[in-house]
Amino acid sequence: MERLDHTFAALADPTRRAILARLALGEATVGELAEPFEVSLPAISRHLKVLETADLIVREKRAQQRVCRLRPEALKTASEWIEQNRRMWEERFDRLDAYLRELQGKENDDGNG
Amino acid sequence: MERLDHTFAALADPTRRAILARLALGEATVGELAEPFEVSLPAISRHLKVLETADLIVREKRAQQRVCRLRPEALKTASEWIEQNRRMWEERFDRLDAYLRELQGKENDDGNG
DNA sequence: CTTGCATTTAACCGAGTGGTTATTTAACTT
DNA sequence: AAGTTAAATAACCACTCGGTTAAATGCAAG
Repeated sequence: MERLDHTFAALADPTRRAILARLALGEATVGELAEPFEVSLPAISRHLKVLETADLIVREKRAQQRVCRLRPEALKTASEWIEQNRRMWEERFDRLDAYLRELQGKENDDGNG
Repeated sequence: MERLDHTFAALADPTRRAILARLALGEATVGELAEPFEVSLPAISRHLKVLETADLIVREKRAQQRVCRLRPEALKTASEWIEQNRRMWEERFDRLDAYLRELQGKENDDGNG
């Protein structure tokens, strides 16, 4: 899965997660997004490009501004990967748990250990 | 959230995701994990360190081998972040959708665009 | 068509990453 | 104690990343 690379990599940066959080409150221009952060505008611009490449946002031209908006579908891919794995991992753990309990029981039965 | 950085960064690499997938089938030694991949053992060893730092796996000494096992809890943090955001983003979209539908209705009422 | 504003691109820097091979550490085996 | 095996660490390299400042682009407005 090629897109997961981009999605997870994009989410790994705290500034980018903060941008997404901000965007969850509503669309915003690049300048508005940059304002609360202590980094330069070009830095933000590149963060936005990363988010865009990961399909987490879209940038739309509006007059001389670029308005950014979230794209919820992208999170879905990542979410599905995680949830699927979480289920598998936990199943494994349940089986291990059951196995250990079974061992415990057998020990009590024939008294060797 | 400091841990999310590590978790997402760890998940961003396809080799590491493959290692996790392998591990979902059951615990394995470093050598066993390295085998299916075309990269050197030290490379795998470092991937494992990344996964360990992200709390996605634990490495346990067994004789002269290191056995790796998944830690499902770590995925939970990432999962929660994603799900929470997904909900928020989609709420926003629902509101936007409703708003657009409302506009549409008004247009039909008084006929101005 | 020049000025001004919003944003991107270019060029650069230091730190981090993922890979390599060679060496070291740790533990079992003889 | 010496040898063997499993894995980690060291040293190195190319590349990416996140940041900077300076220059270029796109668009609106005088």
